[in-house]
Amino acid sequence: MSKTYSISELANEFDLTTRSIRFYEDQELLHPSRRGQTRVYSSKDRVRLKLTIRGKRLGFSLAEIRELFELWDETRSGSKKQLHLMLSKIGERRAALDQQMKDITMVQLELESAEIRCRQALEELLEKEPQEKQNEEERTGTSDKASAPSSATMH
Amino acid sequence: MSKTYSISELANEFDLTTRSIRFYEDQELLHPSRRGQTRVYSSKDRVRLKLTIRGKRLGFSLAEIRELFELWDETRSGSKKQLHLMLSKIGERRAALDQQMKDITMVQLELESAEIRCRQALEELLEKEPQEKQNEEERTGTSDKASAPSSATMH
DNA sequence: CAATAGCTTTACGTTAACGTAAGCTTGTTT
DNA sequence: AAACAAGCTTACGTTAACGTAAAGCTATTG
Repeated sequence: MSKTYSISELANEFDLTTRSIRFYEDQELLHPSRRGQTRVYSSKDRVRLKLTIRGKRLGFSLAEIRELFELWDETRSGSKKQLHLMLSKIGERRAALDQQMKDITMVQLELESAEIRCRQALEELLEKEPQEKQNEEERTGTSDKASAPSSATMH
Repeated sequence: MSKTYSISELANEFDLTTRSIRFYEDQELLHPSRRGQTRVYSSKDRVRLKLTIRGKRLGFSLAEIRELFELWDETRSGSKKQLHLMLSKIGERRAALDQQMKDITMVQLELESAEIRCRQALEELLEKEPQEKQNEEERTGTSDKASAPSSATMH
């Protein structure tokens, strides 16, 4: 018996609301089984949820994500036509992602140079105005909290 | 006198509607000047529009993009506090973009393996069913159209 | 000079992706 | 037994990012 999950377990793990998860089901991104009226999520469902979140972070609409899921499911028993369709869709996605990669690189460069200019401006400020009796210590980065748990695997 | 643009010139160049461009102005992403009541866009405006589009492709909201523009404008005459704020915002953005890069890499890998499986399934189909008088030539990848317009505005 | 083309404003409509609230069931705890 | 926690359904509300008229100004063109 492979592991199953409740809706709130998944909600906690991925930092979503249960509403969102139910909504994704409504949009046919998830198909959990039921024990009574209660939803039971398999690890396959969990993977789908993870993929959904990733897709969203990349700007895909839920409809697009669903389309990919469906195509992929149909691909197992796919006809020649189906397979070609799938290949074409995959091609589209890969091209879009390539474009996004380029976009990110460009924006990263711009942000980087912006950061440099910021730091230079700060240095100039500190040279012209070196007398500051204020606490210069609040910037020493003595944060005790380790980097945020981001994707907490705890439960 | 550096070049200027009309609203429809920009709309054509970037494949937007004039409505969108006016909307971006409404959201204070653009600040074109006027000749009479007609909008006149400078090349600085054009750059902003380009950046806006890039930001959108990366999933930034118009509000976030505006925030970055404003911060950047204020940075020139920025106080120490302003500069630190800007640096922090830049940091956030860079972190988000790093995450996106990872996401893209993951999804690219998944798409790639999906594509491979598709091609294998196709080959198996063709081995079992080798008699097909149809044109096997339509897949030779002689696409003249450059990579699809990516920005999936179609419906 | 009337029409066409391109620009404008104002304003209501639409879609996606949830938020939020109300009211009901079911199991567990006090 | 009463109360609480977790889950459920139904349904209306909200925000972002435009779409889509409607109605009017203005310049050139047949």
